[in-house]
Amino acid sequence: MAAHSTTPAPRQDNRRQQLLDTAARLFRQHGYHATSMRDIASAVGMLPGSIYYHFASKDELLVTVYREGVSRIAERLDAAVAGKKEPWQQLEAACIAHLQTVLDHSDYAQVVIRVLPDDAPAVRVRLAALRDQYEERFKDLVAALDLPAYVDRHYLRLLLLGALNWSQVWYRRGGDSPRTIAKRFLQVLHGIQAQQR
Amino acid sequence: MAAHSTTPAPRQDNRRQQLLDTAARLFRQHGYHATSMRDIASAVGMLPGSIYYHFASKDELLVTVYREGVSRIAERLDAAVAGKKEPWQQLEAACIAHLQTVLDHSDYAQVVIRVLPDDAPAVRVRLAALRDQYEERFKDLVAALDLPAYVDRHYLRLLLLGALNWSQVWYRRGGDSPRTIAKRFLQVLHGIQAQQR
DNA sequence: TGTTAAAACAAACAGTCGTTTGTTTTCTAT
DNA sequence: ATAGAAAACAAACGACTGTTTGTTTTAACA
Repeated sequence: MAAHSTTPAPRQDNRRQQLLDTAARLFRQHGYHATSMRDIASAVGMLPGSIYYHFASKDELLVTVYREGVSRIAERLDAAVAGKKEPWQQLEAACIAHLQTVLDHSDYAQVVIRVLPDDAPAVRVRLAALRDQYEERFKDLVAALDLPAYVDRHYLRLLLLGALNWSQVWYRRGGDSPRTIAKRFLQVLHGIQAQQR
Repeated sequence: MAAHSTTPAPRQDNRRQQLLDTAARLFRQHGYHATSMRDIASAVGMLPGSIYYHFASKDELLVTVYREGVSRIAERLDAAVAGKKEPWQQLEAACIAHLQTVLDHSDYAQVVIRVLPDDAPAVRVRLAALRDQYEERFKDLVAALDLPAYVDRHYLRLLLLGALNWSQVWYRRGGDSPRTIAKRFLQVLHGIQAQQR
């Protein structure tokens, strides 16, 4: 028996947050399909049915994780970019922030990259919209670059963002840091371009 | 054939091929987890249990599809590269072949990109080995390039291959062709040489 | 033709899935 | 102290999962 607890206990929805954190971690570790509601429940120490008090469905849980993921990575990116003036430096800061968040810092953000909208057909459109909302930022960053006429900005963005996102497939902790990886990528890009200036 | 041989019936197993084709199509359309043995069975018109005469397990079915996928994409790439002499042109031919195969031509090859080794933990190592076996080719292609010293060949490869593979996420039929996409990517990278032609 | 192996069927196994329902506990506010 | 909401439990629902088993059909060879 515990002593009589005098803590007022704010009765805030704190297990909801715990639930989200755990779902984000499991979704990024094993993917959406390979993570069951029972996995999540037992990881937070509650029964599977209890999750449905906090979230209407597994899909809704994913959407919430996704939204939080986009919010977090966007926040980090905006902060990083705000510190730079020169367009290439802004892009580099963005790439570093993106990779750090997506490879290391945030389970939420990792889910946004790892779990594709098609994995949850019923909420596909909402997930895709959240993704797009984030990727918009790269359009602006690329638009600000001073580039030779023959460089297609559309494909420069797809090239860079594709390489960054795919790095989740081969990245292993202990090798080059996300910052280093981002810098190398931009060196390859900017280096080849810059040699003719 | 088997004229006067006493060996038992050849009985070529043609439904095995049909089974593989169907599995490849469904795996690339919906992913590995979202495709059930019953889906595959009903698509070829047999009962779920009958698949197990041809394949020991769902995982083994995936491995076979994967192996075939690597074989097909490697074949196309080698043929494409063989027709070119200049290193950058070889790389371009390789990227075009890669994208065409992975976006359009082969369900098998698409599975190799779409289904990650982690999706089937029991055969993860074998799937990863098959992938690596293919990606080796890009190491050679990048090694042959004449590049400024500050360009890291390792990251050039990862940049390019990542962008190519990720294109599966955003590619839609009706837009730019795989050939065009590959060319635009390389133009971004190698703008100067591309300009000279 | 009869024999034999290949290849399919038919039916179930044991388990997991997301989810729902009814009840009980836990805490806050009165 | 007690009412009432919040948040959990306990147990099951029906559907679906990969797979196994025993039996039957199909087709090539003697």
